[in-house]
Amino acid sequence: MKKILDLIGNEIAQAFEAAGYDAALGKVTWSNRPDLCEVQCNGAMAGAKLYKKAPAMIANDVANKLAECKAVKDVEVINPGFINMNISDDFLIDYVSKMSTSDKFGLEAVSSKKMIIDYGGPNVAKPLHVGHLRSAVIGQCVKNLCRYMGDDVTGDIHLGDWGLQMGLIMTELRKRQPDLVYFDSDYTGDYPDEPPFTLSDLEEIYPAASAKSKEDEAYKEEAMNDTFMLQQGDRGRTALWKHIMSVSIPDLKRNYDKLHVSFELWKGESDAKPYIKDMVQMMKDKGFAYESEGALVVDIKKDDDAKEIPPCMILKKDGAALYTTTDLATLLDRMSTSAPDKILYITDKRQEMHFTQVFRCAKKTGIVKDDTELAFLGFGTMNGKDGKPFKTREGGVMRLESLLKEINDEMYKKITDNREVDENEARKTADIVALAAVKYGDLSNQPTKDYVFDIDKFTSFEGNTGPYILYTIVRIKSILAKYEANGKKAADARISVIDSKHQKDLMMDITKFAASIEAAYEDLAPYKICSYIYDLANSFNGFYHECRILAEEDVNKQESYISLLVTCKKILEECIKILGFSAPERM
RNA sequence: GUGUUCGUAGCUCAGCUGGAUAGAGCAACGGCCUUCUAAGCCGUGGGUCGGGGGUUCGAAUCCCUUCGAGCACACCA
Repeated sequence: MKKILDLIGNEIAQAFEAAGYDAALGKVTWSNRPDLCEVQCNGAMAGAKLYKKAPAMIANDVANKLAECKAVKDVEVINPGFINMNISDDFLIDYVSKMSTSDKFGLEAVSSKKMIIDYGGPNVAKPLHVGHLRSAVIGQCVKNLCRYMGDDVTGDIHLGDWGLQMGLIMTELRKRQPDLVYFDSDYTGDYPDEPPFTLSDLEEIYPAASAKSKEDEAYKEEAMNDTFMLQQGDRGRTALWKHIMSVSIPDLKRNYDKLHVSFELWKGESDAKPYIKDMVQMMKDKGFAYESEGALVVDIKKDDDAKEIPPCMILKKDGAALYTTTDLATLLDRMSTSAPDKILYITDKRQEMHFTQVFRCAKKTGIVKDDTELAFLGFGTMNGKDGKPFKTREGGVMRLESLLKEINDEMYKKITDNREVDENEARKTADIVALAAVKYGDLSNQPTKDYVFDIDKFTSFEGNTGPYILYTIVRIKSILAKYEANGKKAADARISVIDSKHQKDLMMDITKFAASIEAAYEDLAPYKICSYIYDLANSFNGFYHECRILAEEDVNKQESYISLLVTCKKILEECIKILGFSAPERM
């Protein structure tokens, strides 16, 4: 289905043409002065120079041709040359009614890219912290959105399972349990099935090791050596590594499940391992890679760079692989196994330089074909109310689990406050609303910007928040349920009349669905979906307060209202589904 | 230092392919529940769009300049 502004625009364009002007001037936008009109066309002013004519004259010529136009009414020319119009009721009724029965509300989902989205990046053996929240939430939403638009998308968690942190854990473990067979290079038997540590051991070991390595140079060297040996395929360390993975991954899955975030691929940096050797050789053979200060690098400068881009480092002087190395090898893996049209990375924006290097190097060395798009969506930091990166009250890194629990409890309190609610249902509802609060709180901000994670704000339920959206949906559900309780079917209701400004406003907002989703898709900007449904929810609530829906005696009017509620509810639900959360039955 | 992102109401943010009176939410103040969930709705106050120049009939939006903040700049990931 064509978008409503395009349909109206076509008519206006024809009028421009009929009046002897360029049809391209007939672009129509939603009015920025809703007190004056519903839609406007500024083409006459743009055409003034072209035709050396007063804009108002052009506007009047066009307006005269619009008398017969079925889409608009109340055409008015205002100085210096605005053409102000209202949408005619029948046209709008017809449009909304078609929308409500169309797949995806008339959205033309025509994209069909084969995509991989990389939006995880947690390190194994480390609990998820708030820093992982953004990539998970934004990534899941972008994935949903791309799929909605027709893309064939695979999400990859891309675990950090191969770097220095693995060596650190092993070093620390050896200090604590020097007798473990994994560290005995003469050992040739099978290794135990049971890991020599539990999840909580791991969660304590890593930070301890990390802290020591920062103070103790020798300790760090040891960890680097363990890392190197693991990467060289040392038997004992590989066995240990498998234990770390088997303990860590189920915990990660559990945490992501709670967030309703999922991945199709659970690959990690280690999966790139088999590609590294040949890749490095290829880079050397083809003359891309050369030695610089002992390390192996590839130049990726371009002439038009505004600043110096450091060369891309492939191997450290000790021969060990780096973040960059595994990312490049991962690209090789992805290209050979699925040959996608686009690979999108969603990470902290501080990594932008790194990805610039990886992308350039991948293109230059032919790892990635020219027509494969490599994209980076960097997000800002989640700050506390003080404007500094989000921390616990004690100043430590906030675990994702703790954060969610805090919000959950707060939400439970609100739900049970001044209300009699069944304990079980209150818990369930708190879960749903809390998740919506967190996700919406994040997604309603532009991803590239830092934002303030304000628990009080998110749990206050007012304004542009997830709970407000959910509340609106719940209200609609409640009305529809009551309507159906009288034996009528809401789905059968048809719209046939418009009898108030609020109703028309709601209808106009409904028609904006496709344009909003498309805009969000093009810019990879979930916040555009948020602001759309916030507007829609506002329109609904305005309408709700003005019209007695269930008490309406005129059947045509009531059916029109009900039909709008059904569509409005479906759109809201569809949008929050893309955002990655859902609505409860009651709140 | 170089690059980059940004500076809009007391606070958190929209608006930026130039258009009419710069918008929301929170906070403040004032109304609205015998009527479909008041976690709601309606209204009031609050701004030299960091400063200064320029382009234009018209600039928060484009260009230059200046001040201020965040972030990144090869052997961590």
